[in-house]
Formats: sequence, structure tokens, C-alpha cells
Amino acid sequence: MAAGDADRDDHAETGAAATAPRRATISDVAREAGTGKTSISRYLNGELGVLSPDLRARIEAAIERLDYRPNQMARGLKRGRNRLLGLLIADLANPYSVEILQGVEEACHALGYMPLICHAANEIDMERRYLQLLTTYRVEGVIVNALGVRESMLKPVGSGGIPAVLIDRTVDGLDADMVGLDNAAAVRLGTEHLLARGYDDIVFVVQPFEQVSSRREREAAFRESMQTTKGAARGLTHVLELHDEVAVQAALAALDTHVAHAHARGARCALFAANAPVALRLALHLKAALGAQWQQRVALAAIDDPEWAELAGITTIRQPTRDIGYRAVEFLHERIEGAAPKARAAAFEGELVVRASTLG
Amino acid sequence: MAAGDADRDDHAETGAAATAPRRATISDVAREAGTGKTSISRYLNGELGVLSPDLRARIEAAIERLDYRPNQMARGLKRGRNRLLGLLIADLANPYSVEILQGVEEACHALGYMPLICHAANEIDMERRYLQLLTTYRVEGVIVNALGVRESMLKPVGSGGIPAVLIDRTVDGLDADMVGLDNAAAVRLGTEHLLARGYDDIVFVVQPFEQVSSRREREAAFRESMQTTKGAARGLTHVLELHDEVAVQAALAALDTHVAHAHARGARCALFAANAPVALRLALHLKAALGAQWQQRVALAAIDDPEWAELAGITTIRQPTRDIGYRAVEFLHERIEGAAPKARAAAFEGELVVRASTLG
DNA sequence: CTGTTAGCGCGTTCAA
DNA sequence: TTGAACGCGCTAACAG
Repeated sequence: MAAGDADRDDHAETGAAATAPRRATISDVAREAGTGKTSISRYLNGELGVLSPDLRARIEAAIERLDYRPNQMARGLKRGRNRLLGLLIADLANPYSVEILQGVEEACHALGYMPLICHAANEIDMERRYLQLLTTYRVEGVIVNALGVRESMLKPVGSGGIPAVLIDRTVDGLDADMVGLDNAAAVRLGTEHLLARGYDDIVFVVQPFEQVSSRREREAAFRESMQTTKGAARGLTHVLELHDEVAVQAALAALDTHVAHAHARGARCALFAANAPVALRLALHLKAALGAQWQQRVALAAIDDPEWAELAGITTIRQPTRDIGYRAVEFLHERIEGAAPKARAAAFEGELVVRASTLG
Repeated sequence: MAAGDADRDDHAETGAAATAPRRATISDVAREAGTGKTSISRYLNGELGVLSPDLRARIEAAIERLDYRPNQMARGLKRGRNRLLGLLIADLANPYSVEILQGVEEACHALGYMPLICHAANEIDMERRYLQLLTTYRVEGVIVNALGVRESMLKPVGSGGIPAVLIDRTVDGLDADMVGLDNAAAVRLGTEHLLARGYDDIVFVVQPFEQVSSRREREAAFRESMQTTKGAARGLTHVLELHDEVAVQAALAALDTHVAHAHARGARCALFAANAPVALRLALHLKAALGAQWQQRVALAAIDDPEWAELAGITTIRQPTRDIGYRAVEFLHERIEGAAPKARAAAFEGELVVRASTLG
């Protein structure tokens, strides 16, 4: 009927199936309050002292009546900041990540940011995709906990680009802020506990660690802390590629024979998992291989403290995940505000939680 | 050219500490390619056939050179759609939620949406806050899995507002799409399994269920399936308020005495947890109270199939979480595209996973 | 104290 | 085939 373009007024109250009653804009509010957009904007931005009580009341009423909500997008477009923080997580199925998340959210909440959470689900090209997407949405900063990010991906981030902070792992050739566990200390804590408990054959089990700095550091720390030990305890590293079932089976078989030999030798054997996913896989295998009483045959310790640790009774090194997440946001915030361009790093201490598994 | 306004070229490579080299805009690209913004826009929107090969090449080059990324915010502002989907999750610490998330992400990926994940961490005013925030960011739709959302909160959502779909639980007085588990069937599956296994004293353990529809439904289904049973099996419901430690202790104590009495009576007792968090709490308690061999004293089954279920050897009813999340997005998508205003519901079937716990 | 004006980065007519 | 002009919802100078 109408020859015009967008001048339809069919959004009248036609009952229930009304076609999306356009959300009120700042202009609508201005009209409703009988004033200009500027005053509304001022009101919204808390410049209260500058408004006459009368106008202020009218504005309040109008906003209420129209159920008006300022459009963050438009706001961001103008201001240049949209209060969005990108959060790239490699694997949300890992309880560690969720805990980090809580800290991040808490901090965002406190500092007025809105976290845009991206879950790469361990897929490396997902990471790339999301990183681009975050860029596209003009997030003010990114917190990255990823596996395959190359320096090239964050190129625009590190130097002249979006402020970034890394969690738990660094990226080769990229100098960004970094926050995580004090891996060396944590591993030492675990190793020394096991040694003190009389275990003299310790196997450190870790996922392929070439790519991920924290894994590398933990493994190195393990070797070192075993070497500096006076005793004749044996230390060995086993690699578990969790996403390759065939490889896992082979590795577990190798582990089994190692444990068997140790037993035959009369040694007391302990497994030290580098993180929760590894620990879970080990526990499942041990249970399947040795029965419900597996705990009495081989000790298991791990970095990370997942919810089932207590149930399985394994000794763990708990990370202050909440603090880590919180600090990450703080770092980012400072950078966004334009502070300290020198790359910083925060390493938090882990806490040893001794459970039945290593009391044998 | 110089008479213009924003013709500053101070973004030259001044070294490392360059002050945030403003991201290229569409105008920059146009200038670089020696053309107008319109052509760039066309190129971006895939209207390729309308561009001369020459221009097209120049544009491509310019974009490459400037590392240009279209600003989604501005784009959304104009178009009215920003491809953002709000996702409100009550508790990410619950593995169920994370699994749902995977399905949602997968679907978003496929349909071209960007999920904006909000984690309420079981706090009811967080939910409110986030719901407002989502509105503020003009998400095109919301997927809600929450505990305290009232009809009033989603008022603007249900009828004339943002399209919404509920996961796992409905909201009183709100007719939105809904997707979740077929609770009645799932509970029946579990109950019948337990009865068939010879358990004749079954305790259904659930969190306070007045507010959350799925809990209500599960409890009702439990009572019903116990009643329709011919045998003389006993059925009882216990409530566990997980966030109130005092109440939990009391409830667990009551549970203990119940189990003891059952044993004294010579009955075979089984616990049926309404979800994973409850199951975990129960398992932890049983282990503490009965020792590592608790499994042999009392059977434990649960709805939900967390990663530790296999480790603890408890029988579970696994939900097709991925499908649920995926379907939720599909529903939302259809609605966003302006389809079917009648509220639909999708109930997925659970799958019984029998483990040692109920084979006693 | 208040309103007017000019864009933010982009898509979309409408002419050329 | 291409480009100029206008406006999305909002904020930030400038006047009044």
C-alpha cells in the first residue's frame, strides 16, 4: 500500500502477535519528556547536578513509561569504548577454566566490564576464528587461555593492538601480561610431598608439552626437583595425548608395565598428573585395571583440584583460580586505561591438599 | 585534501610505543582503494557481481594492506541486527551447563551467531543484572537457563520483546519455547531400573523444587512411578538445599538414619539423585560416613552423567545435552527469522548408563 | 541549566 | 558500474 520506504506504523497494539514493538530510543524519551536528547544523555551519564529537578523528574518518568534502555552499541560507537572484554578459553570442560571464569566475572562486575566469553573447545581454528570475531566486535581487551595461538595471531594485539593478557600459558615471541600458577614451586611442593611420604618411583604424567608453556615448565620443574634430591628416588616423565585414544592406550600400557616393574623391584610407586584432565584419565584407567581398590596399589597426585578429587581421595595442588582470573582483569584494566606498557607477570602459589591417596 | 577534518597521518610507524594505531574504517579502505565507501560495503556483503574486476582487486588489496575488519557494532546499529545471542546460565560449575553450552556454540557457529555467555553463578540478582545487560546490548534473542527469573523479568521477552527460549526449566506465566529432558520418562527409566534390580527402598534426593520446574517434574514423576508399581517397594523424597551447609548436614543425617533403618529391616536401599550436584554431595557424604566401600552398602543412581560418574561407578541417566543446546538455538533462530509465534517445547529422551553401583 | 549541531562506522537509497 | 547523501542511537562540543 505505502509507496514510501520505512514509514509503516503497523506496530500498533494488534494484540499478542504484534511485530516487535521497536525498542524506545533516546529520541523517543526526549519527545516523551518534552526536551532534547542531550538532557537525556546527561541524565544517563550521571550528570545529575546539571539538571533541574523538574526536568529530571520528567525524564525519569518518561524512561520508566517507555521502559527505555540505552543502546550500548550506539554508545560504544560514539565513545570509542564498549566495555566489552574478550575472553578466549581453550576448554571449558576443564574445571580449571570455569573457576578462572568466576574470578574474571567477579572482576568484570566490579570494574564495569562485560565479558564476552569464547570457548574454543580445544579446536585450534576455533581459536583463530574467535580471535578475529573479538576484533570485529571491538572488544577493549582480551584474556587468552589458548593452545594454538601463534604470535602472528596476536600480532595486532601485543604491540599496537588490543591489550591482552595471557592466562596459564605464554605465547612464543609475544610480550603480553601473563598470570598463572607458580609452576616450579607447585611441582616442587608435590614432588617433595611424595618423596617425604616415602615414594621412590615417581612418574610425572603430562599432555604433549611442546606447545603449552605451563606444561613445559611443570615438566622441567619435575625433572629438576627430582635431580636436586639426594635420595635414590627415580623420576620419569610420561606423555599422554588425551585427544588420541590410540596413543592414550599405548601410553597407559607402558605406564602399567612401569608400575608393575616398580612393584616387582619393591619400589613404592606414585603418579603425578600435571593437570586435572590427565588425572581423571589416569584414575579411570587405574580403576579399570586394578579394580576399586586401585588407591592401595598406586598413589596419585595432581596439579588442579577438581570437584571429584575429594571423592577419589587423591592428593592435589590447588590453584587460586579465582585470584588468577581476577588479577588478569585487573592487568587488562590498567592497560586499557593506558598504563604501564612493560609486560608484567603474576605467578600465584599453589596449595597442597593432602588426601588418602598419598598416605599409603 | 588537506582542508578536510580528520586527515591526520600521525599513525606512521613511530616504533613500538605507538599510541593505539586506530583501526582502519571503511572510509580508510575506500580512500586507499581510490573509491567510495559504497563499493567497499558492497564488496563486504558479497555483492561481487556488481563490481568491476579492477575495482574489486583494488579493494581486496586495500583491505589486506590496512588489515581492515568491519565494525560489527556499527554494522548492527545500521542493520538492526548484530548477530548476538544472549545465553544466560545459572551455574557453569554444573557440568550439565557446560555440555549444553557446547551444543549452543556448535549451532551458533553453524547459523552465524555469536553467543554472549552470561554466568549467573547461582545468584539471583546476577540473573536480573545480566538479563538487563543483554537487553542493553540488543541481543537478537536469549537462551535462558536460570533459577530465579520471574515472568516479570522476561515480560519484554515473551510477548513483544526479545525472542527467548528456556532450557531445562520453564518460567511461570511465560509462554516461550522450551527445550530439555523428558523428565517423566527419565525418572521412570531410573526407577524401573532400580526396582528391577531388587531395590525396595528408594530415596529420591532433590534440591528445593518449588521454584525450578524440572525438579518439580522429576519429583512428581518419581512419586508417580513408585505408585504405579505393584510391589511393596518404598519410595521417599528427601530435599537437599546445597547452598545451606547447616540444612545439608541435617538432611544428610536424616538420610543416614533412614538408610540404617532400612538395613535393619532387611530392605535393600537405593538413593536416586535428581541431578549431578546432588549426586556429588551424596557420594562425598557416603564416602565420609561409610568409608571407601560405601558403594557396597548403598546404591546410588542419578540424572546427569558428570565426568566422575564412571570413576565412582554410579549409574546415571545421561541427557543428550549437546542436542538440547543445539535445538535451543534452532528454535531461537526460527523465531528471530520471524516464524511460528506459538510456543513450542522439545523434550529429549535420556539414556540409562548402568554402572557397578546398582549391580549389587 | 538547556537545546543545537556534528559526527562515530556503516548500509542503503537514489542519481549519475 | 559507481558514488553522494542520509540516518541508525548516541555523545560531545558549542552556543543560548
